[in-house]
Amino acid sequence: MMGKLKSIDISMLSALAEPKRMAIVELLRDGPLTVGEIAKRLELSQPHASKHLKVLSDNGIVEVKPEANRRYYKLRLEPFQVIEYWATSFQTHLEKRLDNLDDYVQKLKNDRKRDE
Amino acid sequence: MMGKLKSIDISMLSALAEPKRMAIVELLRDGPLTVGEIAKRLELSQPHASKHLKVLSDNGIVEVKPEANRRYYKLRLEPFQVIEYWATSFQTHLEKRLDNLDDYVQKLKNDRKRDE
DNA sequence: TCGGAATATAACTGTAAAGTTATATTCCGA
DNA sequence: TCGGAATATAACTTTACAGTTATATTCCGA
Repeated sequence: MMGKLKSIDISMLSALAEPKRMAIVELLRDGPLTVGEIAKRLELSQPHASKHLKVLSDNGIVEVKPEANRRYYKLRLEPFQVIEYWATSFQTHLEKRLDNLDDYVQKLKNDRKRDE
Repeated sequence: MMGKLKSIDISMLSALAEPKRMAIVELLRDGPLTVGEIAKRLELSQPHASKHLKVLSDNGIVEVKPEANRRYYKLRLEPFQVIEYWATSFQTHLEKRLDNLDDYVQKLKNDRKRDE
């Protein structure tokens, strides 16, 4: 009853919780891009872009599709599903607890009434 | 059509994307606790716990209820709603784009067929 | 096959944030 | 009203990571 919720992957969250990387993620919402394109649009140096993309890649947020000497990066859906599921169950858990608390308070009231 | 998605608050995400703070959040899932309780259960120094709680508090993840010289910290629901909404719309956006892509590919196929 | 474009990576620097130590504040009970 | 418990905060140290510079690798076209 009210079992342990699966914890979310902290490093995956940290990967997203960085302005430049979030900008990359938002950029990739509209479709895959090469490193160069990403760097140009966000005004990052190429190594800087590559570094951030590595972090995103290591955390399963993007995947790479090499094409000649270019590399197209695209978003993966899974991490967003995981985050949504996590946030949802978190709320459910909280709401359930608050309901239980209400029940508890109600029970106390009833007990008191019975004593009158 | 396919308008800009509201960005999520990066500092709110960062607040969650730290192991100790996530542990605090998970601890508070089951109900409000004082600073001392949190510090004891997670084996943090008291100032350390206070510092993390300040970050969580500044980002609207927890709220405080002072009671004598103790302070009860409890979770707020809103950030989790925001995160869920963000993750959901992100997926919707991605799936919509993929659908459009499918349409596009389909259109190409039809065009080709028409040419035969 | 040589030169340049696209990218990754190693090595470095600077800074922000985690974590600690010490101290101030507020509250209650003896 | 004094002492101790609970907490916040300032000042500090340390560590992790963002961002840069320089270089290596791979691929294509001339």
